Amino acid sequence: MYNPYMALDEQRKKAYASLLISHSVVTKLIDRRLKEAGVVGIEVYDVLLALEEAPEQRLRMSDIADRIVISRSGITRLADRLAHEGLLERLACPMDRRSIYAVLTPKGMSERERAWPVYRQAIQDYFGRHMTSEEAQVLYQVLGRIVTEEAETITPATCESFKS
Amino acid sequence: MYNPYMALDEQRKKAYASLLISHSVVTKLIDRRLKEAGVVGIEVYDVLLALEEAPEQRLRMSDIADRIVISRSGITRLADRLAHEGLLERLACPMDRRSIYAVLTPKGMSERERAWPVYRQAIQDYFGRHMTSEEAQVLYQVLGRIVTEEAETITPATCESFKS
DNA sequence: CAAGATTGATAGGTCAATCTTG
DNA sequence: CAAGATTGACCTATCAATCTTG
Repeated sequence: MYNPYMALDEQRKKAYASLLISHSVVTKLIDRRLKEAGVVGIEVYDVLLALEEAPEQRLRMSDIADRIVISRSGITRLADRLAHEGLLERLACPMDRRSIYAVLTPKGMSERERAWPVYRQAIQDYFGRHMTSEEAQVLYQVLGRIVTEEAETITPATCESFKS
Repeated sequence: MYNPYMALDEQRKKAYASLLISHSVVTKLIDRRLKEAGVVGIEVYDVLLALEEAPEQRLRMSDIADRIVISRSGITRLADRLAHEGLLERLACPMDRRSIYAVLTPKGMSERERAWPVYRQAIQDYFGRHMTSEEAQVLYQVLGRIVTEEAETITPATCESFKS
């Protein structure tokens, strides 16, 4: 039974509090391990993966921003850094000359591949191992539902990107 | 069935991805509404609440840092701002003169109380309404378990603070 | 020396304004 | 004018170094 119009109850309040703090703890621990292993961090990984999965390994700046839930200026500066590190390249879009494509480079792809075993193990150690398969299923259903139903309030594309 | 030593499977990977993105979306939406209503943001709210719930409405700087999962220098600068806004006051600790107490002011308490109705409604609208009571229960159990079992890896006190 | 708090340098993010193109 | 990207001004968090106290 959902409670769309009811007041927030104690159970949902505790669920919300646990979302905030568990996110903080888990991402800090995972980022620490990625750093120790000398591979890219969570945020960069997400960008590289999004590009790798996209057709022709390229996405418009705005589409990346929607995916990782960052501002337009934020993705400009993040792309600056990644381009400077040789992980992606900017490419003019011939269809709409206002848009700029970010294209994954071979180095970008190999860096993502190098990071994945470390990242996968960290997700398992700090997150996955604490839950049953059924619990994982519930988390994905509920939190995924929130994204698909609320993300369009921020930007229409966020919902789309989550599905991939 | 937990999978402590197994490799990360697809289900848990999707659960993790949904944690990252739902946290981003939900906190951005809630913070936007708090800002529009002219009340304190999520981070500040958490500090004020922690102080209000503490004995004599005071906590040492480090204890606040552990609670909200922020660095030591971070809490120093956050406390600077809150003190400047009159929401808390610094007070020397007579027992251990290395420590500094942050004490909640009457204005700090009233600002938290003024923010709560807005915050509560936002949590319900962007988070609570999307789940059943049973799902909320599972979220709290799983994510809370992660915090109590992993937080001590960061700092012993984080686990403690989560229970309140 | 270790713990608690602070500070300087730095990294990374947002908002508002601007430029270019549709 | 609206959309995409960028830039400048600004805000906030972290790390390393420092200071004080146990």
